[in-house]
Amino acid sequence: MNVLAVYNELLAKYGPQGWWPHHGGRKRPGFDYKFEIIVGAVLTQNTAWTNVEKAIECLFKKNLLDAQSIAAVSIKRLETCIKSSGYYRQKAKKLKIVAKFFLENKKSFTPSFHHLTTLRLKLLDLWGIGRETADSILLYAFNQPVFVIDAYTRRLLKSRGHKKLFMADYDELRQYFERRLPQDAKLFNEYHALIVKWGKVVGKGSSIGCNDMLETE
DNA sequence: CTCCAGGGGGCCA
DNA sequence: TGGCCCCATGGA
Repeated sequence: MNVLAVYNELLAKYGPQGWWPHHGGRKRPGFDYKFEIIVGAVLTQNTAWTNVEKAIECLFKKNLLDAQSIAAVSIKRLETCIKSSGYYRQKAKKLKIVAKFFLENKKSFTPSFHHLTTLRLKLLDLWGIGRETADSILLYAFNQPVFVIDAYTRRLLKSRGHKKLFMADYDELRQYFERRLPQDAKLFNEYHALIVKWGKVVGKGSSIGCNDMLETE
């Protein structure tokens, strides 16, 4: 399928989704938005964003929304604060690991391609960071042109008749999109958000009927 | 009441 | 590798 055409179609239909950075329009001068986005990427694993926002708000109010604070706070306090995001025991552990990693590697974060692939592997090495979360961090926190694949992406492909791609391996699917698009982080950012939006609007039934093109407009 | 969100780890064949 | 099961809260 024409990957870029689908992007333009979704953008025209739903408009810019305004994901990271600055999700929700909250301005916080002096904050490291990179780390806040990383926290969001971990907390939103298999979890509705509304539940994540409550957790982030709690972290913000308790001055815990930075790597140093999360590394220092007790696991108990951290768990209590992020409880609304679900899997709070696992996610508290994940945040600790990510915070430690962030502090240790802060100075080596660079935009070069070599460092990008290295950083991706290092992220995947962390307990609790899988491919989708790693790529979300690279794209949304570090503004790198890495295409994020998720269940909605597969549903979209399936709804357009790409049954083979639907079954494809994560990295194969990621490269399918990356090879067919200009290497533009802003575009990747918006595209993934639009796919999620599309998935929410059409619902689960769309993957059976293949008729998301027929409705509306 | 059930279903499921902006997944990932562990285990087993 | 691929298929299960587990993790957990809150909104629909």
